Amino acid sequence: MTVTLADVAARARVSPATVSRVLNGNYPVAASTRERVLRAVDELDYVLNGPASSLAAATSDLVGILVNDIADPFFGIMAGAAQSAIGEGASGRAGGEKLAVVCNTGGSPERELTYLTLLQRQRAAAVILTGGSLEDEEHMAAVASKLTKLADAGTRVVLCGRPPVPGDASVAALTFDNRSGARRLTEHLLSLGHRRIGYAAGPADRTTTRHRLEGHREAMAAAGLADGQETLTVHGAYDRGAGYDATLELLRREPSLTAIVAANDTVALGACAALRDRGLSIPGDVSVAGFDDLPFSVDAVPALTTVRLPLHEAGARAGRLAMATEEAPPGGVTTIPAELMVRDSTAPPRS
Amino acid sequence: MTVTLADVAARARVSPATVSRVLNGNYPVAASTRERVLRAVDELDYVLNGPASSLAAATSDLVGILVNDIADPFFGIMAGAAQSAIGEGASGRAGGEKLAVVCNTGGSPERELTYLTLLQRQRAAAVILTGGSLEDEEHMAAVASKLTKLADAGTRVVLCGRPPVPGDASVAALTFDNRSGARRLTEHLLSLGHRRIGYAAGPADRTTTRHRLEGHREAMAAAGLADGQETLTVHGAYDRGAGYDATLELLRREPSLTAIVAANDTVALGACAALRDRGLSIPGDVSVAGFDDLPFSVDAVPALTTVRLPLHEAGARAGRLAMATEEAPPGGVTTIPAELMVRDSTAPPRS
DNA sequence: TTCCCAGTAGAAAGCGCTTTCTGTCATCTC
DNA sequence: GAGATGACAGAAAGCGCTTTCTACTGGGAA
Repeated sequence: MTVTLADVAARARVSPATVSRVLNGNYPVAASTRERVLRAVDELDYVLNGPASSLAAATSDLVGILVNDIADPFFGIMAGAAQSAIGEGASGRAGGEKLAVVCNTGGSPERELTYLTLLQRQRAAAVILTGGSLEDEEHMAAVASKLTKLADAGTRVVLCGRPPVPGDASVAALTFDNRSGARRLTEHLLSLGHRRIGYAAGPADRTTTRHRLEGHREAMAAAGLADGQETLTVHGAYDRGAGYDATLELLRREPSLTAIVAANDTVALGACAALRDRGLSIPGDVSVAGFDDLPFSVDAVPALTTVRLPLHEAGARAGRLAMATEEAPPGGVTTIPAELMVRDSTAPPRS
Repeated sequence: MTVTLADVAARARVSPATVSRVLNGNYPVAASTRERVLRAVDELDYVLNGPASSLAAATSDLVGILVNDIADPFFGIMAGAAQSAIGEGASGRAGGEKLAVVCNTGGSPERELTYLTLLQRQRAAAVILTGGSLEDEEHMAAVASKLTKLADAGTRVVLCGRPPVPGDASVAALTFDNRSGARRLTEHLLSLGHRRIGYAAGPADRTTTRHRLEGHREAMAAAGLADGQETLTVHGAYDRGAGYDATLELLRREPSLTAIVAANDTVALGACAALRDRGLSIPGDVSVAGFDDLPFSVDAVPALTTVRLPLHEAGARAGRLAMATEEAPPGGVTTIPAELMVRDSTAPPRS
């Protein structure tokens, strides 16, 4: 029924070993023999049996990329860049044909662990975890232990936009400078003269949420505005609906708000919608700022002031680290800077 | 070094066969024995060797989801929904723990084929191809033949938002009614009184592009406006930059344009940006319409008139078809209707 | 009591590949 | 021209699992 290596060998009048060597290209095979084998492969329409090959060689060509929400371009951009980097890296080296796949955890810790186990089962060549992590003691420990096991088993582990695993240097980490990006964003607002600034935060138990919020509060505190921050912060999901609701709530709590900082651009879009529905102009009545600088942010009306994260670059780099095309820096942790993008959605408050 | 089934068997004082049976749960094992085995698995921290298991069982739990552009929410939403459906379907049935992964082709035909081969190598349980296909005779034939082989080898193949493979009923297909959606969108514009309508189309060689364009032209022709359509159509990529450029070009060709229909919402956003930069108001001077109704479309200013495609539902359904949780209709092809969403970016032309 | 069968567990034969260890020539070297 | 040296090719031993076939229980039916 299905064609096997042996069939190809028989047809090419060589041993299975030779066919394997031609296919893997890591052993000298005479040109004429090689050609004969290749012809047989073609004629029989042979396709290598991946599991068998992985079993015998004790390695696989799977690379897993875990994302929290595949429908969110934030992750899509990183994942796409990583996948490209991995696809390109493959062409060079022999046997480098990797199958880079992205796994969507949907933000669920169980699914994150499930995927990690499944990848461990498959003896994945590498695993890339993108985006913030859930800040749950137990879950973090479980993930850390899983990652250590993966690394021990020879799987390269790369974190992209995720805080490093404390004390595990075998895991390369690229982390975004969320805190200082957020701080500079809020400083920008403060320098414009805003004092009553609402914060539409992400889910309370995520590292990204916390880091951005901390950056914001640092800036506020430095301006002597540490008080009442709890009141001016509303948590929600990383989506537009959450931004809409949070804005309404913030407005209820503090009607004299002059600016709203959102957890990310998508949330900011929801905030803008809510403000408009309330009849408030942006930035005339209320300034709005986002985070990430996703492609649509520049097209928002008014164009969104935000913090740019080099998602594409980070993803590509993570891909190269996963392929071992690029060396991780000593210590394994690289901090990726964030850049403030001032656009039209922020302006001095109406005096 | 690594723990194997045999180690677990030894520790639990049973045969490897029994351990396998406990793990796969498809054979009666006494409760006490099962528990003993499970304990041993836990104590030894055993992880099944996927390749070995796939080899022996001649099946794998990999499900591949191919997308053209993972950074585009159009694909992200479908892929996410499919992945969820597959993850959920898994919990019920025994041995249903599937590894749903998404593969990003980046629109490249070679990579599409490469991924298909890689999935074939892995003896994937199912493959879902999403989005339009490249309209290249040779490539389509290559893909069709590959899909037939996959299906023959027992891999379930599902097309989602992609035209069916002619003459292959083993491949289930969910196709979007792009043509009639596009037709109704243009009819809407015509009914508002527009006559000079520009079309910012997608890449010329994609099925989606062609179907939408055909729907548009049908409507134009029905209104007696078949002439000059070539001039009023500009092709480009499915991104905002293309929409921007296409709009500028359309304006150059036909300065008295009163409406622009874009290949999708992202392109429409670019079109809006170009119009604004030109000092034209939307919909006052020029109406703009998109396609897909991605989440951000409702937040565009003005809110985008577009055609809604039930991406989430389609993805979920594709996932269920891939899991064989849902039966494909006889013939294998399901057409998914598109719904016109009239919002604020279209209005009667200035008289 | 004897026989049979349901309920469990084990033995062992692969699944299709990779790779180490052995050759076997043909080509040099002196 | 003999021995040494490469350059290739083959034999065969697994890789770690699944699954068929066989074997052993004990309890009910006869």
